[in-house]
Amino acid sequence: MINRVILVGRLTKDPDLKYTASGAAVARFTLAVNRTFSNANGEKETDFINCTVWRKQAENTANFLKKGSLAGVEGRIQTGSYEGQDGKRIYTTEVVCDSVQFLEPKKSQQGAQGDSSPTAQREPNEEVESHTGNPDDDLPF
Amino acid sequence: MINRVILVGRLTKDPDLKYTASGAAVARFTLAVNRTFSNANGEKETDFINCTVWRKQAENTANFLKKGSLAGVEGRIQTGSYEGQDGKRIYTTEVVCDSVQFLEPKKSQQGAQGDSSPTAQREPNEEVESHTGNPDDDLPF
Amino acid sequence: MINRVILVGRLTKDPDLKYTASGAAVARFTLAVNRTFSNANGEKETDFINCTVWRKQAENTANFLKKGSLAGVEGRIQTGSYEGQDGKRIYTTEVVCDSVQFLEPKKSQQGAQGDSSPTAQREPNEEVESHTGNPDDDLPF
Amino acid sequence: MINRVILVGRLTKDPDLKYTASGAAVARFTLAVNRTFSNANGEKETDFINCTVWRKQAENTANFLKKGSLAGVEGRIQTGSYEGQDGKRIYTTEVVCDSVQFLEPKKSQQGAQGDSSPTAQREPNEEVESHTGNPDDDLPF
DNA sequence: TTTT
DNA sequence: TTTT
Repeated sequence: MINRVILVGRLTKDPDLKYTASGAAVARFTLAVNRTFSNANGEKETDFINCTVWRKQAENTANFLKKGSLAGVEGRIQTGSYEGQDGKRIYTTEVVCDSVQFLEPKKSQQGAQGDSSPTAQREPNEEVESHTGNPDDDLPF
Repeated sequence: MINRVILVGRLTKDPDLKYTASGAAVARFTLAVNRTFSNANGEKETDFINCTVWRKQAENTANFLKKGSLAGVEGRIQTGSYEGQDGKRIYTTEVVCDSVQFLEPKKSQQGAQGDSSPTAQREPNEEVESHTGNPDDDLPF
Repeated sequence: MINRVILVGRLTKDPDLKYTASGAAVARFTLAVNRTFSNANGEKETDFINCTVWRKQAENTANFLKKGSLAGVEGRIQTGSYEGQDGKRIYTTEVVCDSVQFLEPKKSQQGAQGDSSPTAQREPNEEVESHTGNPDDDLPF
Repeated sequence: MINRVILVGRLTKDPDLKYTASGAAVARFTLAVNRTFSNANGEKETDFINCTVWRKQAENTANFLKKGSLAGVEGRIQTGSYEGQDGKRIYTTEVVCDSVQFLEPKKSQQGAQGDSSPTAQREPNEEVESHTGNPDDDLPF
């Protein structure tokens, strides 16, 4: 069974960071992904995809991404449901991310034009990544 | 912007085939994708992901896949919304498939054991694929 | 930066399992992935893609997959190079797998027909998966 | 059978555009994709992945991407081989792209700093995409 | 060096 | 033969 999603899009808002009872960080955000083709009426539509990240990555996401940031995401689709106030069952779909990538340019030696708010200036380590990673590299072949 | 989904799972029901006013075939089905890891309570959970395919592929899907079939799917996440009966807005998420693959074994020279219903016996062309495909192959390098 | 590969295909041979000096298991195998469209001459071609898995997954792969097995794989493309015997540099490309999935049917209560060799009978736990997995599930929303 | 690759990385050089005998455009380029984790020696490595695009997309790629451009790519792994000058068989692996996305920021109202060469200023239509696309949208549900 |  |  395979369940894999890759997205590149822009955050519709600043990420929302919370902590579970047991202390695990979770960040939620929505990615706006513009479709590449116009629909029958010639309009370009956009998909708004809810994303969740956990732990370290959640904190990095909250620190380095904000409304409008271009981000790349890898994860899986997770479905669920809950009881609405009217007793109706509401079905949910979200992307649980294994990795979140910061795709903005460094916009390094910029002068004072525009967005130079302190929060925007924090230096991302250029990736907000986690993953298990590749093991020892002494090759046996 | 990138929006790509790859799934392998089993159909929860026979696909539902319809035709639009303009005559385009659409098939809808749900894929059950078992998660690979158990949750905190040691239970294996499953995601139920709604999928849509169009045209030729829709018809192939309806002809060759049925409840329980193992299928591989490539597509993109599409979100939308509609007004519920109570006036509340309901948000939807589905995977619009570019390609649907039949992953069952041919179960070729089987005797009469089990599912040998006429519909199950129709010979899939081994793929229910579409895509644009790669062009001429006279190589310029 | 994103580098993601998903494959479903058949092993061209039994996997080759080795151990590094430091004791880490590595399995190598080639996946034959049939293209979905015929080329200009009407022939169906196949891509032969070299794959590598590490550690626990390597051992599972070696135990449960064999020549001809249908497998699903997720990973990343890794490139490298080495000096050929003639001093020429040889460039290599392989898929380093994060996860390897066994996609064969259970072929459960079969009688004695065909492949019932002891090695083929070992019961795979139906997935040969690893990954980091999703953390605690006490939801903070 | 599934064969899907998604990459985000930077072009190591300007794309190389050619035409086949039958007049089809083909562009080739290499994507440098930095790995997200350092290796055992604490170095960040990079994979250099050869990519090919055809037709319209090839021309768009040649027009809008250049050395250093950040690009997102979707495609499939294609393997092949040819006879080396010494008669040895050389095996090749490349990514044949269905779509190439321009991920650079618009770098809109910039003054005259740096790269304002006429070629760099051409306005990409913000995507260099193709794909089959989604069909009529009169919904049958 | 290639699988069903 | 490699990019920021």
